[in-house]
Amino acid sequence: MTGRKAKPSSDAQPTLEDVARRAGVSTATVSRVVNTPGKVAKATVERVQAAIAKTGYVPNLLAGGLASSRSRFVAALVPSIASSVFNDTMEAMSRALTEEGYLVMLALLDEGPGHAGVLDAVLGRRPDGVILTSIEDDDAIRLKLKRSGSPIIETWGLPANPIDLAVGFSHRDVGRDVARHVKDLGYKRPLLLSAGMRRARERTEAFARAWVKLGGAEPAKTFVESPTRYRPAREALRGFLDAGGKPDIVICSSDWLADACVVEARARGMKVPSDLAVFGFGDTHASSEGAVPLSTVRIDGAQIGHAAARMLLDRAAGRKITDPIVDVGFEILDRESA
Amino acid sequence: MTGRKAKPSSDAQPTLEDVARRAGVSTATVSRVVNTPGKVAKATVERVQAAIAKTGYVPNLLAGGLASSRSRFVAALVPSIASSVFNDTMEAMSRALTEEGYLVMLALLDEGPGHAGVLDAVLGRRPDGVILTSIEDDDAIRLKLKRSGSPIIETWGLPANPIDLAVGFSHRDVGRDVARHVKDLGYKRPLLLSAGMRRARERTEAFARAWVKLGGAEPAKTFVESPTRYRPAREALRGFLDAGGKPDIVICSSDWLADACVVEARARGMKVPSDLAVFGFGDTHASSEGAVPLSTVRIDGAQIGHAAARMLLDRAAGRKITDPIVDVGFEILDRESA
DNA sequence: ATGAAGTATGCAAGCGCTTGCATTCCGCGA
DNA sequence: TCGCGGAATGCAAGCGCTTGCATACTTCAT
Repeated sequence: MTGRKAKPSSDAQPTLEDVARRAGVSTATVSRVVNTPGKVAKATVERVQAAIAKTGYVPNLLAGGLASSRSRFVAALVPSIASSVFNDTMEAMSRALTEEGYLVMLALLDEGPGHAGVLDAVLGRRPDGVILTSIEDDDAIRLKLKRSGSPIIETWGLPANPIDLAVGFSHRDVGRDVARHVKDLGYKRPLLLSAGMRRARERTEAFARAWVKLGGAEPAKTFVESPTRYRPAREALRGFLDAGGKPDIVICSSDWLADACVVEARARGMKVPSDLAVFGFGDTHASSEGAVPLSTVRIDGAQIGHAAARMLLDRAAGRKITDPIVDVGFEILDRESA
Repeated sequence: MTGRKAKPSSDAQPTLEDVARRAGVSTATVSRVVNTPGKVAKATVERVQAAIAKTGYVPNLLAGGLASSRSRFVAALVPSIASSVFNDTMEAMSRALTEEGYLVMLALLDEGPGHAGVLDAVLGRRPDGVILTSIEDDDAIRLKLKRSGSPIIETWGLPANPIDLAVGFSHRDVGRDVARHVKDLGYKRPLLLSAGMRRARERTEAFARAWVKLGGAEPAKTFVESPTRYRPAREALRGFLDAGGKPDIVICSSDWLADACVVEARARGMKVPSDLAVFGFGDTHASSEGAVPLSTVRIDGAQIGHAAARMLLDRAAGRKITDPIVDVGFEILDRESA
């Protein structure tokens, strides 16, 4: 190809000005066509859009964000993207916000050193909202978030002292209600199998408290490192059983763990739930579709996502948020494993 | 709190200038302290850093990116964040790039209308790199990506005609090798169970071609919608079996599907692998840890992530990339299910 | 002493947009 | 015919940084 016209510099991206020149209008008008076409005469809109198409112009959102101090993106900070319970939440939120012209982007915010750096990298982009999934305990970080000026939404938990906005449910209530439920079902010797994370621990402890209050003996507890890996969970259960433990039900802090327990129990010839019952948490897809449909706690992740999206949009529109803390609750599902 | 000093406007974020004034230097110097501390006298660095700490300054990366035309972030476009095989890749890449001061953010790029909008929203932020996981077939989009000026890396596949850079493996080779392997193992009547996605299809077709070439009869095929849900997979297998199909092995396009097949087979009293063997793809965590350790194809997702990160860094540093297409290969794992 | 060759810093011109305000152009009632 | 209000557009001043170049100050070898 020889190129008919000398282009400004074949490689650089076209700018507002290129489009404006081509359409014979000012850059202001092009900007309006892009952002508020209603304010521009119809014929002009068409001419400008043609120019945009012709040049392949893609607005530079860095410049736009700088000038308008609205970045039109929201950052979601997740502890891990692997088989996370937050997926439904993220997808729901992403869809809702995309419709309104926002971009949702996920960033990994895991423990340890990188932590603060990632946070600055996110906040430095002046997001129009940030969604937290893992509860942040570090006060310095909470302060930094609060000061950032962006709306902050904590999800999947209801912090006693929220940074800003929150939508989720009470992990304590879950623990307590599961304890009652299991008691009602007639089980006597629960084993708590829990990933060592903060929220799981909250549920576990609430279970134990409630259980004792209901007249049960202090329940046995085992911890595993990862909430999603099978092997450690199987080994934990195996260890407990081999050591002579005789639980009649194991309460798991996630459905993956519960699945692993079902596998382990069957591998040793125990029937689920008659020899050993299993109770999960989360109601992830696999839980109703595996070998034994899991009794578990259902959390409506998508609802959380929607609620969070709505809050953000309200904030953006300057609407007053009547209820900065939304409790979406949970539901105990009785299936076949307990 | 009454606030001892009148602040400029209590609510606005501190800027470079605020820090500069406080440290008694010019904004240029503060900028250097932040970005290239080596070029500034030690004493000055300390003074400026103190001022930064005092003010809680977080650099506005929109402004920085605009001025330097380096955004220091890379966008990863994923079709879904739910139980994706790409997780290892993303985590590895994210870790590698975070160390170099880049932020990796994931954006959902699913099919359908939103598509183009999301793409513009991403490209408009002028990423220093974009990672594609699902192969993009739409030529308009491929063109837009190519023209964006950002390095583009296609992963998990090796397109015949890459947009820019690529790191992955050949799905055809996988299909072919699995066919040979299964043939060598002595199986006669494979059933191909595949999620309807492009790459899965590629493997499936390559398997079928190779199988026929090896003297086998054209294999039976079944499709399911989702690569990660159990129920549809179980139903598909059940339907085939109920209709009188008599496969001796089912070749699945993902380990989740394979898991589901194991569950279904056992539920009907068939032993795995003697009555029905199962072959997976991906070697996700669950595959070696479930009820029956899965024979499968191992893909090193983390390696893909690392390679992609390296390419991006090379580009950023202006180093010449000697090999724009990296084949990381794959490995056939013989475990117990086949 | 003296000029060359660094260092350390400051100056100021942008980067590509948005937006308040000013200007121009209509149509229409008086 | 004239003036007025509103719609459509343009002008130009930033938004908060980066960075090439100029300036000022050191440090040394001569």
